[in-house]
Amino acid sequence: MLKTHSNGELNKKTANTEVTLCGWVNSWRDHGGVIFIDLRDRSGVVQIVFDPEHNKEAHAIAEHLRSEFVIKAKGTVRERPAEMVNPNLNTGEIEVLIDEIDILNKAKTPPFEVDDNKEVREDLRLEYRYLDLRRPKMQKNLKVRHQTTKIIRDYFDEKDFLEIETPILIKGTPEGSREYLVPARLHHGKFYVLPQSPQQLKQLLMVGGLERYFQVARCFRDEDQRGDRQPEFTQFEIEMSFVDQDDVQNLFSELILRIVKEINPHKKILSGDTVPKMTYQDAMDKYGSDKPDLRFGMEFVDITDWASKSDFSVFASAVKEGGIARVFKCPDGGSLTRKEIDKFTELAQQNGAKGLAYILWRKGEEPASPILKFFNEEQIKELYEKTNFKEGDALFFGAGDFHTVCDSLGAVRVALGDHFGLRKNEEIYLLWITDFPMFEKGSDGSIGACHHPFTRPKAEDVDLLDSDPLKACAVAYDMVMNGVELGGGSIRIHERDLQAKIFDILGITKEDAERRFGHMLRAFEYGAPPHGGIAFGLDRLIMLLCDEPNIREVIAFPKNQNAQDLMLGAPGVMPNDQIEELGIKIIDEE
RNA sequence: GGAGCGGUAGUUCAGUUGGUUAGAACGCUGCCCUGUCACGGCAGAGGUCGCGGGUUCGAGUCCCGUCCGUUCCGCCA
Repeated sequence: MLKTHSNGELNKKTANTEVTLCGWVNSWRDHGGVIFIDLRDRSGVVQIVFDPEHNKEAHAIAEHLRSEFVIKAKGTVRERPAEMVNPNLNTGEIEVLIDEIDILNKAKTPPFEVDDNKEVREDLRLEYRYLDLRRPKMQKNLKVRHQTTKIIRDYFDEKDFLEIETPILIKGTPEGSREYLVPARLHHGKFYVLPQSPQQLKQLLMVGGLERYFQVARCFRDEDQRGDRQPEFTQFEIEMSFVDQDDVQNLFSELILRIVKEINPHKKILSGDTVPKMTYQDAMDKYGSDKPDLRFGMEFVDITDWASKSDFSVFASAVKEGGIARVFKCPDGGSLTRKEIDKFTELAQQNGAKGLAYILWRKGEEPASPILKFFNEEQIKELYEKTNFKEGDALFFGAGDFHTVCDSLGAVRVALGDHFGLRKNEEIYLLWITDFPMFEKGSDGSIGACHHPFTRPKAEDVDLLDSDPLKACAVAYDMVMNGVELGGGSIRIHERDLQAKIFDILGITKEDAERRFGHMLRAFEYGAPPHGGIAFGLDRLIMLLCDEPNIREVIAFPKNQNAQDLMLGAPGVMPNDQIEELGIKIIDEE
């Protein structure tokens, strides 16, 4: 090793020790005589001192140091006098007086300063990611990522799981998200695809008798990017045989609580030491979302009956057409300005609502609203009782078809949570959402799988598969943290005939099912055990643990919104002969 | 595919109603400074105002087009 110590290990106890340090010049302060350098390595920053009266040669070299030069410096740790201690620095009680210095490498002036406190355009950070990664925050995030992954691996090892790698080059099963294709050189015209998830392979491991599988698995989806979505991402996932959903949930409740407590010990877990459960229907009814943020209240109240009896045609007709009406109380909402209400109205409209009805009860005034005139005294009294409406509060209404009301009021609720500072980073609310529907109706009227086509229907709902499949619930579950879906899973189908029936309901013909999923159907014919599993997004979890606004901050080399790696310049043009070898012709270049 | 916001010095930004030589901070270069840690002082360099076209006596500013970045919607079983 070129160095004897890391910067971060130095403290009062190592005073008077001779040390050799290596690192980057974080900043330097030349006082004409003495020169101070803040030397940075992964462990932190330490002040090193060049004193011409102590060592003239070393001082002379230090005069030529610049930002980001890589140096090796040998010297003696010494305690700082009390008045020179820097409380802002972990190593602020000591400094190192240098005898010898080597410049290991010079550095051009970087395109941006390596400093947590300086905002830099993200595409520039990504182009020079190796410089960006020198920032302490990035290093901290990647350390959290490592620690979390280690907890995960240790945990599953304790629980007798085997980590098994599944292949990256697999076969496409066009359904769900768009897949990345890899042309097959040995089979012109054919393609491998990169897995969106190891779903089918891990189920086949269960058929293979492995019983308990886990993997920290890379997954690929060729879809447009978002702050919490990357073309390649990591999920940690398991599959288990001979279990019910409680087994899977308990396993992950314990794991996630362990991770949160270890990585974010200062955060308050509002949901307690067991992760509470809520059905999908309850979550939609009460919060208008299948991933509700329960760090705050504002629970919805159903007023469908009440609205149907009113003279307010917007409400009454919505109910008459088979819709619902919901209201929720926003404590302190009476203080909202007209402009703020307009903002929330716009949000409701973006989510499909025609408008946003409200009643404001400003402090010291009477409740006011454009819609109050449509209701008689008795109706108003009933409403206030139902919602426990008090001076200073606001009520927000939604009426229309179920999903529109859920989406629009749900969005307004979350925005109000933000507005009133109720979504605190320091608080964590974990929650299981259970009993998802098996199927959902697409915009084109077709039936699709809510989770995926291998999800098991609840035993009591199997009859519904024939009569009214859209009413059938699945043994499927998501874990939600602070309004973010961390991951989800299900108990799977292990019977060939039931699986074939689900394909049929999904509109997949026998021939299609054989072509795309024949391997699954066949495997189920040879003694497939009952099994189930779950998969969590690692990047998303780390993002929450690090209080970052997007997952690129917790990925070493992420892609930008156009799925490009700005540092590598990927995707790139390939030489013609290499393309020809694949039997491919480019017909439309960018 | 659609919508919003943005693109001015290396970086982060300001730039009024269209009007003289486009500014600030940080960074960078040189000089001075022996206790700073956001060191300080003096001096200096650094600009195709994303690109193309248009309106105008005159465009960073207005209009059209285009490229890039970013956020959201669609999409993500």
